[in-house]
Amino acid sequence: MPELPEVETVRRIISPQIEGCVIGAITINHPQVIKHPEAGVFCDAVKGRAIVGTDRRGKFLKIALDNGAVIVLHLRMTGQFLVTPADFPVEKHTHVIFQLDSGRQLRYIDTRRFGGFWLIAKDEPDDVTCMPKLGLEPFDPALTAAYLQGKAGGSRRAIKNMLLDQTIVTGIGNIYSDEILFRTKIHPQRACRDLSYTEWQALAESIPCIINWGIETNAVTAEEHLAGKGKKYRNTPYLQAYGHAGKPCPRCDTPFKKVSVGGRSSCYCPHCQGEIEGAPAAEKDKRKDTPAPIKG
DNA sequence: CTAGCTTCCTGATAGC
DNA sequence: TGCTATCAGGAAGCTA
Repeated sequence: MPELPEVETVRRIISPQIEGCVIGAITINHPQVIKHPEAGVFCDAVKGRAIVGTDRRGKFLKIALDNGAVIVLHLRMTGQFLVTPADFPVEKHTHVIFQLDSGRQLRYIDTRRFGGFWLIAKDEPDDVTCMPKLGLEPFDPALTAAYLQGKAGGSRRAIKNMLLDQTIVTGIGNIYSDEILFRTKIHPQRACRDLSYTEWQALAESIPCIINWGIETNAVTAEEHLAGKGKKYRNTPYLQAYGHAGKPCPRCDTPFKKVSVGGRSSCYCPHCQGEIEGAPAAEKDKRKDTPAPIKG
């Protein structure tokens, strides 16, 4: 589920509750969520270690241990990370439980099981996660119009896809890319190489702005997070564009439209963000008239 | 280089 | 009520 703001929110909630704690018994109900090393090895290496701090890189959460190793976690679509009392009811799809010496538990819950854990030992090269390939953090001062234009300015790719490309700027997902494009008044299907320098500037400025807004709007207390079972910290009620197909634009009242860009749905205001010349609508009525060609 | 497809999974929802 | 199809906030891997 989460994009950078949600991951950062979770980090801020759990961090003070786990820092300084020693990890005791570990229950793994679904070994596949341990991506590296093998689940048994992971447990042996983590058990007995103290947690010294947390960090975040893009949408990855990092938990630093006292021996220099780092637990890396990605929540993907439906992952939840929750600190609970030991007797807190166990949610369905709870795959990993870390017992802490505080008496509480750190639990990983993930309906679709796309997310997972890696353990990177001290001095072990991190070639098992994609973190080494990640691009700039949204708040990195190096994130400028020139950087973006240099990375993607010559590309025919849709700007929406560029925003979702974690190797350019990391942390943006489908929600915040729609918000960023709405704010900057850029149509999601515009080709990167057709953007003006002014538009790249608007993007460079809006990316940290929107992401920071997302983090601040998400803020909930640890108690609220627990009460919501790790789910209710998202700012969907405050979003301006994402998921608003058919609803009026907050700026001009024109109904938002929905298009598919690179397999992801995207909402935009046809007045504020314009329409794409030459390749409009078309998309609308693809019925089953034309049977898919049989391949193979 | 790039668009498009598949894959990892379960669940909510819309339509019949 | 139940069935089926579609879609979901992520991302890697593969093909053409």
